[in-house]
Amino acid sequence: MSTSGQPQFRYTQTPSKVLHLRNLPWECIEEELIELCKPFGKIVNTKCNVGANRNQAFVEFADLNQAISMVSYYASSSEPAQVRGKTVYIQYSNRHEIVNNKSPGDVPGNVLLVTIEGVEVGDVSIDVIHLVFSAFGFVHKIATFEKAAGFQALIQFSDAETASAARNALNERSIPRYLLPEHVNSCHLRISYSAHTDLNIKFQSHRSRDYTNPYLPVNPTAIEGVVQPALGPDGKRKEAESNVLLASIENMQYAVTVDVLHTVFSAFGTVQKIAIFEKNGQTQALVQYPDVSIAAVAREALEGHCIYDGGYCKLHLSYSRHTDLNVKAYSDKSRDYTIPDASLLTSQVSGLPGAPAAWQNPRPGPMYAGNDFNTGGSVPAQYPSRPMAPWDASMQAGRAPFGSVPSTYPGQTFAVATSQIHSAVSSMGFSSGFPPNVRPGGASSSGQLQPGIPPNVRPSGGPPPGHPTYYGQ
DNA sequence: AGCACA
Repeated sequence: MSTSGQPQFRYTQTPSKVLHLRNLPWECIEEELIELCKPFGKIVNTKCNVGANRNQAFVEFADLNQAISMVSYYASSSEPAQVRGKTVYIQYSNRHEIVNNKSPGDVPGNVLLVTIEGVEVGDVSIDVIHLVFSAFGFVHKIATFEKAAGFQALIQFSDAETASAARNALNERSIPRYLLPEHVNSCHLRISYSAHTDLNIKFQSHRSRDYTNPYLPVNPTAIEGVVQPALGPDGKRKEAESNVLLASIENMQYAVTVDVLHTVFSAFGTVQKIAIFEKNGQTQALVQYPDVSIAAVAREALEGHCIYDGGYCKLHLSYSRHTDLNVKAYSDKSRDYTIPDASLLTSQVSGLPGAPAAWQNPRPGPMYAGNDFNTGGSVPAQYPSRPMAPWDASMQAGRAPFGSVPSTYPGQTFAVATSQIHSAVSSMGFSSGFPPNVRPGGASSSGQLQPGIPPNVRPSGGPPPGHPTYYGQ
């Protein structure tokens, strides 16, 4: 407690590994800091563009003596330290380390990752999202999807500045109630930056939108009249047929690999793609055929059957909403057999002509094959929850939303959020070499085989010892 | 030209 408070500036400073640099050009980048400082020692951290004018920086040396040598050098040098011709003033920082709490999601970019908490999918339409975020600038693209963290949207702006404005205004706020269905009473927005810079939207749909291209086709599956999932008499969703089957694997005592599934499902026709993932602790797989009829046959034949003897790895099949999977060509959890030599490919390849994928990884390069939209994501579901002021819609007043586009599109997208596939996978604890033992065939009791179906599906030899062939369901 | 709020 001093009577006059802290002095504004300290003229005698205790040395620190961290140096405070002032009067930098605001354009100064980390590389320039490093160029300036590295003759004096090893730089372990930097922080530039600090302060209201973004003209200050911090540099942390590995060793205190290195910092001292730099300060001493310029204290007696006739040539001042300079960056871009500007004299830079160097002093010891009053802290002893640079704290960089920037998580990847805090690194600004032009694409926001928005997690909408407390809502069901469908409660917040893409048009509402568009409306809300258009208050800050032209929204180029939106892609929505479901993940463990909840309902999420990627929102692409022109630049990081616009995205930041939107984030700063909307993060931790709520979408105004009047834009939401009545039963929704909370709608928290958690916003971070995505690492993506350009989303690849393939269709206009209720899940994805490209406002830069109003001529983008509406998801063709919508034309077939598949609109909202209809409810059957039992109240369960009545599924539309699809060329892609969703297989849930029950009682998974043995590993179910891509190869195993391929063998099993190939009995009915060409398998184009497979993706294995986990959902709610259960292993599931998507299996893509070229057309619905094959999928229908496979579904009928395999439903309720077990891959292995003894009731292990029982299959439950339904039709997926997807029509074309967007999967890694070759990984332990997915395979794209439509790619000539998938084993040589590491990067994901977009759909064949006429085999549309709704949207896919915009990021080329080998880093992530079939990358997902999780990158900037990892949206901290563990953020402490705190009360959130509703977002004030009046902030939009006087500002016309940018880029209106037809606000509704019929039908639904079958966009494959590859993230659901690629990030949801977790390793299975089993590595059984047991071959699959599924006996495709419609009538389980009779063991009657369907025409053209091999009598038994054994990719790698006979049944495991002690495991008699099991046809049960 | 004077200490970081992401």
